[in-house]
Amino acid sequence: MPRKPALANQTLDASGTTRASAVYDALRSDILHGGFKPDDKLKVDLVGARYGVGASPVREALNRLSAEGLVTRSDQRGFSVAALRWDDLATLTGTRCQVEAIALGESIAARNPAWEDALALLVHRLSRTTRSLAVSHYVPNPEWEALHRQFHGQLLANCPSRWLRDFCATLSTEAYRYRQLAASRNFSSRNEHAEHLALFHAAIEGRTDDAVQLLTDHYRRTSKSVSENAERLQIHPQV
Amino acid sequence: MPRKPALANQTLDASGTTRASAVYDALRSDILHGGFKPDDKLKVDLVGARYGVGASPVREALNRLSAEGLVTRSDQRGFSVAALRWDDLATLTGTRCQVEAIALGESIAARNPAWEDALALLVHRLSRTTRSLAVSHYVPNPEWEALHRQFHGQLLANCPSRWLRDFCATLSTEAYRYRQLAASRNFSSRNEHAEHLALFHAAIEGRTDDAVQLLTDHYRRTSKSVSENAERLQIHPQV
DNA sequence: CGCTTTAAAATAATCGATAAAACCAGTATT
DNA sequence: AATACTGGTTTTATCGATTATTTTAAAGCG
Repeated sequence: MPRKPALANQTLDASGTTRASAVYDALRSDILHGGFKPDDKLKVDLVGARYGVGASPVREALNRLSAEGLVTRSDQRGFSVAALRWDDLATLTGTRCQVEAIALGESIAARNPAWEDALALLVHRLSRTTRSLAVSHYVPNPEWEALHRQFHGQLLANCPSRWLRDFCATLSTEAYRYRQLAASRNFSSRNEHAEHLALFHAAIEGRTDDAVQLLTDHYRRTSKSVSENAERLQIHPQV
Repeated sequence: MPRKPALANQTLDASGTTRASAVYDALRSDILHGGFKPDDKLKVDLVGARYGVGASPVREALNRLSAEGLVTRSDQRGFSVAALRWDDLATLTGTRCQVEAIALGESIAARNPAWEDALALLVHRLSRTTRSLAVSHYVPNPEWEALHRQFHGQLLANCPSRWLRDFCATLSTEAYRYRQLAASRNFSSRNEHAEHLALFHAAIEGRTDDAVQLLTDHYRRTSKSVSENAERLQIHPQV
């Protein structure tokens, strides 16, 4: 079907994959990075027009995303971006701490040189990458975001349970949405890199309890900062 | 579009919902109950013929199921029923015990009369329902299966984290597939109802540690029995 | 023979058109 | 004033046909 798409607004990287998958990726990224906001209606033909494809691939992508929780589907009433409720953030963070504590423990228990090397590499790169593209105010640096995500993913990568790993990834995505929504000033009031570094050392030295403590502190601190920020910005998406 | 379906083999309950959702339900149930076996290819038009619908609803259902893990999707190569590997069962059971321990703890911590009543009702019904429809050999009783699932679901229903609840449900579905595959003789060598009863009492009396212990024992025992059974039946689906 | 290359068939993905719900405003009814 | 109806419009869900891609089979060739 690739009759060389009439690519609309966004350019789809449809090479090597199907249109449905390309739309899935694009849509996911747009939801995560603000191209679509929580509660936005996702009308099939508008989305299709945006990416230059027909209804079928869009519907397939939306169906995947809805099973994943990023999109809400209501029979006969279409799709919309999943809502975010601030009073859920505390619960989400709690769950994340509990579950990642298990996953991190098992990951550390199974540690090996390859894993430690990968972790070290990521910490190093993270130290060389600036969090914000501007100095005076916060402009998210996509490269830092990617490394940060990889670092936390790698921490758990050795956990033998793929279910646990996948679940942590899901929770992480969810948490990312909250951060995006409230991210702005008051960044860098913290020395985040020091936290990552300490966590890294505890992990590769097999100090499981320390690592878990550092990780959960890290998450709780971020969560607190995000919700304070949300308050200051007067974002109250619980409609 | 409802031009009064030409309902093929199975009758779809398409009333009040869309065809895609009806196919989703039917397919899910067929996968869970053996109508489709692990690794079976799911050709879109065959599935469509089976349920008497076109390709679009089938694809949408398959896309949902693939995001959920019950179905495998490979771009340009279609769909198939997700494989089951016996060497994963131990990991799955372990994860389930760890995660449900948390969920059960929180559920018990938030206990209230309505929850206890619902639990009591289910235990009662379970006691009145026979596990097998035949006495001499094992013939699964759908009613018992449904009550059993509801009982375990209700145990966790008070857990405030919907993520945790959903994750437990996913793991439970996965575990069910293994049980189905290996279920057969040597049933009732255990007094399962006694286990449920003890768990119930510990739960409503707020004895969290006891309840968690009983629950994890319950799961581990079942897992052990299932894998022994699989060995005896010489099922080795890791291909 | 074993390894490409080519042709034909099967399967997957997508589009465009159409039927059926849901939505919406304006009007009528209690 | 609130509720219920009504006709037109938008949006959703679905089909049938079309276009790609993968797979299979056959043929060519060293």
